[in-house]
Amino acid sequence: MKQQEPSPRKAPSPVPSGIAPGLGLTTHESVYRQLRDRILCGGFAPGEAVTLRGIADELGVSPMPIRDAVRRLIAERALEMRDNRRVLVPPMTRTKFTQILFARKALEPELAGLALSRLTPKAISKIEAIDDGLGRSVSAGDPQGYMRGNYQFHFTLYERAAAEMLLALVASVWLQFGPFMRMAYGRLGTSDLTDFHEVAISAMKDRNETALRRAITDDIEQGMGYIGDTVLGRRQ
Amino acid sequence: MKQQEPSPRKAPSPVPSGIAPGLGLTTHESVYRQLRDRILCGGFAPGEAVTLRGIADELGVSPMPIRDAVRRLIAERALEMRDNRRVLVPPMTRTKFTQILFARKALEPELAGLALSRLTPKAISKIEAIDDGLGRSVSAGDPQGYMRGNYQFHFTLYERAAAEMLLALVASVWLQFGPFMRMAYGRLGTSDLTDFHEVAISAMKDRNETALRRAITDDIEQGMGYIGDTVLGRRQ
DNA sequence: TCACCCCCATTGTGATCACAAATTTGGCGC
DNA sequence: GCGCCAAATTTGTGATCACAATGGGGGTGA
Repeated sequence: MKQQEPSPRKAPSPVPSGIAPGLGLTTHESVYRQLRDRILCGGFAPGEAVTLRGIADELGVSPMPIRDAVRRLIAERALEMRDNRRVLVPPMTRTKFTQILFARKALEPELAGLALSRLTPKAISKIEAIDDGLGRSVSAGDPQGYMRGNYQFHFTLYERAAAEMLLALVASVWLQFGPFMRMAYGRLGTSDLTDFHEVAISAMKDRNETALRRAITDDIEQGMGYIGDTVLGRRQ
Repeated sequence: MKQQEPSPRKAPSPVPSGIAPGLGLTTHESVYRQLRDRILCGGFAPGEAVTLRGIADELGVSPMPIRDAVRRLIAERALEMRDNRRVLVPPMTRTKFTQILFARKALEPELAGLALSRLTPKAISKIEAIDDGLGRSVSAGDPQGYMRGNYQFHFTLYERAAAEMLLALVASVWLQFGPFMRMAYGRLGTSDLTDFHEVAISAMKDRNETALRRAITDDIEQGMGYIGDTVLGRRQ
């Protein structure tokens, strides 16, 4: 999956498909997806430094495609470059948290609403299956699996909206709170609150747009509540 | 130290408004700002091809910093890379237009509302001065000046919100409809509709948040109406 | 006249090197 | 020991080159 030799060159399949690194994908695209996935699943700690040569050695490629991927993630605000040109995973602040919460509530219910009329029963089943797997990840104590499942739950729905531009905005927002979800993971199992994912699935089956938007909003507020309490302290 | 030369470089060519290249800035940062400014002011036509070496020759630098700047603009959706790896200024579509309108109405009034309590009288005067210059640009038949002024009017206000993350989302949205504003420019002078910029300035002076949000919303709807009619046709 | 195909210029990708700024480290003087 | 300065390392930036894929242009054949 990693070519570190200058000689072996091949990219026979021009068709990009799948996350499989180096199968019709450019190197920087493959690197980008790996880093992005890692950020979304809590694989980086907030404040952690990211260096081009460090990632390059780790993934076994030259620094150049890393440079492309990191620059893209910086533009998406998934990473941050300080004035000293050091790259790091951005820390959370209270005001940034407030903005993320607002943006999510402003955009995600709309995406869900747009998606509803395009949701096939098959797609709903897929989302339901993802949610089942999500529950298993919680039981198994698998934070990364939980985060990936939660992401898939929301974005499998949102992608049906056929609103690529709004989807990109929301993806950027998720990248910005990804590293903090992990820190809130511990509270998930103990909660006896409503599972708004199931409420949302019911609303999908009922084709009830109002209820779906409500469930997504509630899920956002509950989830961000976990993160806000855990990361920023319940008061302060 | 800019570039030591393996070949003679010529004078920095057409930079319409003063973004001086190289004032403690990296080359790619300078290139990024020039390209960004050009996109926001209608300096590129939708569908126009953008090549690394083409821009590099035009700006008199090597392709490398161009590559960085273009990749950043692609991530911000100001430019688009097709599957064939060709880079171009994205064309508008009806569904993209709808998403842009929604995102603007969802985010910009909030930024204006957040900014209001931080607006000093001096800042209001500055915004008023920008609006005056905007009127002069219309009278003088200066599309670029109008677009730059319009951008400054909105973002001078929004920047006061101290909500950097929301500001970045909105900036990305503006970059996506920038190339189309120019095509709608011709209709501006002839209109006898309400000038919502002036309504907004009055609301700022009155410290009336509701009125300000309303004025921004109205301005968005009116302005995007121009663009939508012009670019997409009044029907279809 | 038109369709097809081959050749070549163009384009983005990735590797490697040189360089300057920032950081870290080591050691010297007090 | 402690603080401070200089050497060494690390890091992003920019240039240059090689390469493969794409696209355009021109020529050939029916």
